[in-house]
This record gives sequence, structure tokens and C-alpha cells, in this order.
Amino acid sequence: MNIRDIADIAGVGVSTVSRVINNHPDVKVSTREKVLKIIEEYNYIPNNSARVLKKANTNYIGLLVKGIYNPFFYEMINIIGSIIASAGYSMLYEQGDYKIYQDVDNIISFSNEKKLRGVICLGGNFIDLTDESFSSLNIPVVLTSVNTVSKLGKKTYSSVGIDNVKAAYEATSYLIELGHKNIAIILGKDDDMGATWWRFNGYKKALAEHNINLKEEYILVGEYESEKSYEVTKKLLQEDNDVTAIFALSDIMAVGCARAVVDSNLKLGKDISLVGFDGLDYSKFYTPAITTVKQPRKLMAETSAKLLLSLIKNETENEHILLDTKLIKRESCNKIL
Amino acid sequence: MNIRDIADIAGVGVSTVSRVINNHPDVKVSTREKVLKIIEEYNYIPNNSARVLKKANTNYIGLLVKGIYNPFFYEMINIIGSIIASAGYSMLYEQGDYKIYQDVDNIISFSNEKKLRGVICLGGNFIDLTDESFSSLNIPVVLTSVNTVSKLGKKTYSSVGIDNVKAAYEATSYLIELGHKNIAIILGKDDDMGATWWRFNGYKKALAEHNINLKEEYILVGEYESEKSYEVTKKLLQEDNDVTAIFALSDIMAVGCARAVVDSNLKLGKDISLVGFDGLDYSKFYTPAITTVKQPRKLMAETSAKLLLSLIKNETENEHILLDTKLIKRESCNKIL
DNA sequence: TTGTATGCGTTATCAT
DNA sequence: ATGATAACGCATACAA
Repeated sequence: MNIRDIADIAGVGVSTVSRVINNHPDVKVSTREKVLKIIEEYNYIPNNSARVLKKANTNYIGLLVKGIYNPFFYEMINIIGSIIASAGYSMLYEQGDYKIYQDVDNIISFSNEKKLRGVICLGGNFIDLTDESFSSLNIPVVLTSVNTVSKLGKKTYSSVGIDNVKAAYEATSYLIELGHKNIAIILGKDDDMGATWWRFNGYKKALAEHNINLKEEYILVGEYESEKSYEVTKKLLQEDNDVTAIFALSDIMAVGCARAVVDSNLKLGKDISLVGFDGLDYSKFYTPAITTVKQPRKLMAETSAKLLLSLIKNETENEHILLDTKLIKRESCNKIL
Repeated sequence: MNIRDIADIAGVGVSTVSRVINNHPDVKVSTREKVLKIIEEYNYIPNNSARVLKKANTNYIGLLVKGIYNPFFYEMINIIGSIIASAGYSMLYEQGDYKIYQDVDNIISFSNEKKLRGVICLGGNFIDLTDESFSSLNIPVVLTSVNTVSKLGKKTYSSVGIDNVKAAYEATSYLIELGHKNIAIILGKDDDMGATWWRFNGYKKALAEHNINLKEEYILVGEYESEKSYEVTKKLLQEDNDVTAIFALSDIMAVGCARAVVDSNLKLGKDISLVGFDGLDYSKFYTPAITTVKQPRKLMAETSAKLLLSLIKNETENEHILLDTKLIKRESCNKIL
């Protein structure tokens, strides 16, 4: 069943059917209705490939997600997906693990191969972006929750994110204000140039401002996993009796820490203070509830999708949007002398 | 840059280039290398739409996910995605909320529109499946973590899931064996004919076998949300002093319950026993750790993807696979007299 | 307002 | 082993 069949059945030319399908104005109302009825009746669906081949553009938007198991992104995927869908686009989803470091090449080949109209990247490393990085790409790119280190190429892509340095600085400062001096930090990956790196910088900045020395032993790596964070925290608590606070760079890791504290016969929110990062639901329902840096992930998702849509429609220029985080104080922290 | 350009540059015919691209045997090694070099040099990527138009089949596999925020599915999405990708297919992702009840129509239009090679559905309601439901569909369908009620049409699709009745029966029986008689249950949605309904049946079966009456007041609805579950649990504990155990049909909801117990000045794992469902990581790290029914979600994801791939390759017939769940006993339950 | 004819880039058939 | 050419289904320029 193709456009010609419909045309024959309706007793009209193919172009008329095409015009009906594409809502062109120059069709008599009665003709349009007749054609529409037949399309309906025969369940005709235009061949997308032929359309794309002819028009040389698709209605695909690519979503490139970095990090296999990142609950933080999952919710965002669906928000982005629904906005994209209601704008008439389809979402082509691809994910890569943390090991792939050629993210730019990834985007370009993804785009070329699938003839995308635009791309959103959730996470990823874009360390050495240049003015030419995206030059071979003629579709808009939105990097969301991505930390670019380079100042170059800002005109060639958009971004939506948070100020990781500031967020981590605030969280660490909060712990310091509560009187903590021995503050351990659980990093995601130690070779990560993304969020981990910037947040680590915020932590170091806060320590430095209060003349607290950075201690090697207090820098742990949790691999963004509860389990791993549990292990490293437990080990730390066994070996060191001075530590009074822990800053975990994700809530997933914070939960692992929390349990490690309990299992070390210490009281969370009393012997050890804990701050997480992300603002996932379950930090709120944990016992005791875990203080965390809340990222506006719904807003981030919405902003990204809407921005990309505007960019595709050429309604706006590339933008770099930083959204606010919020330190949510709960029961896992307390004041010490 | 198209196949003709490459052919011209290489000084060969288009068919030769096509043969090279598609790894056809009848090409002299030297010719193949020459063409390959030029393809590489000019960064030529074959036009997918033209290919599809010609071959009348894509390399798209559709993933239809039900339920906007279901962490249980998220991890599975990525596992499925990576298996699909390494088999050379791309994943077209669509999601719907719980309100859409015409899931079969959804699959069919999705498939037709995108010329999919196969579809995996994560969740969803397929209550009145008939032998004809999928008859207009000539691609394999795998329903994962879906509860079909109908016995019809089993030859026309595959499924991967767990025995929800049995799993819920075991969990409830466990609580009963511990001495509990007043066991509340937190359902997902009250009008859900999917997992909730079957698990609810397992719960009822266990109660009936031990001559425990089903109490209206003990049937709560948590909307698959921690927050909502928190509220209904808190209300229950205020109004009723007899309840000694709660069975939450998802870990997300269990976490909400857990906190509600604490906030009602009761001790979880002592005054109130709690069993969750799913086996998400954080039930393990909760304090106290939450007993839960673990679903083998990685295995479910792998099984689904591999099954679909075999079905596409016509290597196997439709199958209906039930995987085992496991009750993981932790600290949130205790024996009462 | 409507129909005819052409070409989008590829693969497959048929020659050579 | 290789090349010419005819589809695939559609949108559109042009003709009517």
C-alpha cells in the first residue's frame, strides 16, 4: 500500500494525495476528505524512508546518554522524550559507557548516520572542545549536565547544566560551618574530567578558604556505585578515627556511605555527618534523611528539550544555561564543636 | 557525497562500491581496498533512508516503555540498548504513561511508522489479547515484565517475566510465618491490571490459605511513589494499632513506608515488618535493610533482547519465559508471637 | 485545483 | 569481476 495505490483508489493523482498528507492548501475540500477517508480506510502510512530520502531531513532527534547506570539521567530521559514526541519528533537513543572518550566524534557519526535534526547529550566528557569541533555538524547540539573544560567553540553548541564548583563549594562550606574539619569526599571516578572534577574543585576551594589541609586519605572513589562507596567508606572509618564528615558526589554513593557508617557502629548525623549530591527521592526517605545538593533535573530536562527545539526551528542562538542547585538540609548532618 | 561520487572518484561503477559497502564477495581485493580508501578519505556514509527504501527493512528495534518514572525499567533499558547496538541495530525509544490502554495499537502503529524489525515492550497492559491482536504485525514482539491476562494469542508474541502471583505469595507467606496476621499491602495503582493485580492475588492467596481475613483498611494505594506511600502508610499507622506488617509492591514505595514507620515513632523491623518488591539497590543499603522480592532484572533484560534477536533471525519460535524471583531476607522483618 | 514526470541514493538484476 | 540500469515510495517543479 503506497501513495500510488491510494491515488488510484481515490481516482486522483499522486500529487494530490501527497498534498493531502502534507496539509498543503491547494486541495479542494471535497477532494481532501475523499482522500483522507481512503487513507483511513486502508490504513495507509506513508513510507518514512522515501519521505526522508526526498526531503533530505528526518524527524529524528538523537539522545546520547553517558554512563550505563545513572538514575539521575533516567528521569530526564523520559521528560525529554515526551517533549520531543509532542513536538512531532522521534527519539533515537544511544548510550555509551564512561570509557568512551571521543564524544564529539560520536555525535558526528551518530548524526550523519541517522540524519538527525538535533542532538542532546546527557553527560559525557568534552574536554578539548575547539571552535572547529562541531564545524562539520550542521545541526544543533545541546550538552546537558556535561562539563566542558574548554572555553572554545561556545558559539557552536548550547549547554544546560549547573555550577558544579559552586554547588560543591556550598556543600563543603556547610559542613565546615557546622564545625567539621576532617571531611572525606567520595568521588565518582578518579580520572573523570566531568562533574567529579569540578565538584572536587569546589570541595578543595572551600577547604582552602578555611585553611584546612587536603588529606590524601580523605579522597575516596566510589565509582558512582552504592556498593563501592560502602566499601571505601567502611575501610576509611576503620582506619581513621578523626573523620567527622563525608561528602559523597552522588546520592547513590551517599546511600552506600550511610550504611557503612551504621555498620561501623557509628551514628549517622551524630558521629558522622553526610552530604550527598543530586537530590534523588530516596535521600529524603532514608533514615536519617540525607542532606543533599539538589539538582533541578526536571527543569534541566525541560530546558534542554525546549532549547533544542527552538534551535532546530532557528528561533534562537546557542545559549549556555546554568541552573541553580539547592542544598537541602536534612538529618544526616550535625554541628560539632 | 553519495555512492556515485565515490564511484566516480574511484573510477569504478556504483555497483562495485555498493558491493564493497555491503561486503559482497565478488570484488577483487585491490579494487575493494581502493574503494575503501576513498570512502574513508571522503568520510562517506551511505544514506540510510535510500538503503531502507530499497531493501524495505530497517535496522531499528523499537523499545516501548510504560510508566514515566520506573527505576526498575531504567537499568534494563541500557542493557537492552547495548545488546541491540552490538548486534548492529539501533534503538528507537518511546514511552507512554500508565493511562494509555491501547497498547496493542500502539505497537502496531509504532512498528508500521518506523518500519521496525522487532519490538520490546517494558511494562504495559495487555488485558484482552486475542489470537488476532498481533496478526497485522509481521515482526516479532517481546513483552517484558508485562502481565497478560488472556490465554489467547500466545503463539503470536513472546514474553519474559516473573510469576507475580507466586512471588507475592511467598513474600506474604513469609510474613505470616513470622507470626504476622495484620498485614497491609501497598498496591501500585488500584485500577492496574498488570503487576499490581497479580501480586495482589498472591497476597490474597497466602492470606486465604492461613485463614486470615482480607481487611479493606489494609489495602492501600501508593501510586508507585515513595511520597504517596509515605502518606498512606502514615495515615494507616495513625488510625490502626493492630497492623504489624506491610507488604509494598515496589521498593520505591517500600522506602516511603519505611520512613513513615519511623516518623510514627515505631521501629522498623520490630514494631512493624516491611517487605518490598523489585530488589533495587537501595533497599539493601537502607537502615534497616529492607527485605524484598528480588526480580532478576538484568537477566530479564538480557533474555528479552537476545530472544528478540533470535526471533528476528528466525532462529527460534515464540517463547514465554518465566524467571525466578528471590525473597531476600534482611533486617526489616521480625518474628512476633 | 489537479496531474505528469523527474530524481532523491541505494541495491539487485542482468549483462558483459 | 565489474558496470549499466531499473526499481523502492515519495515530494515537487512544472504543465495543464
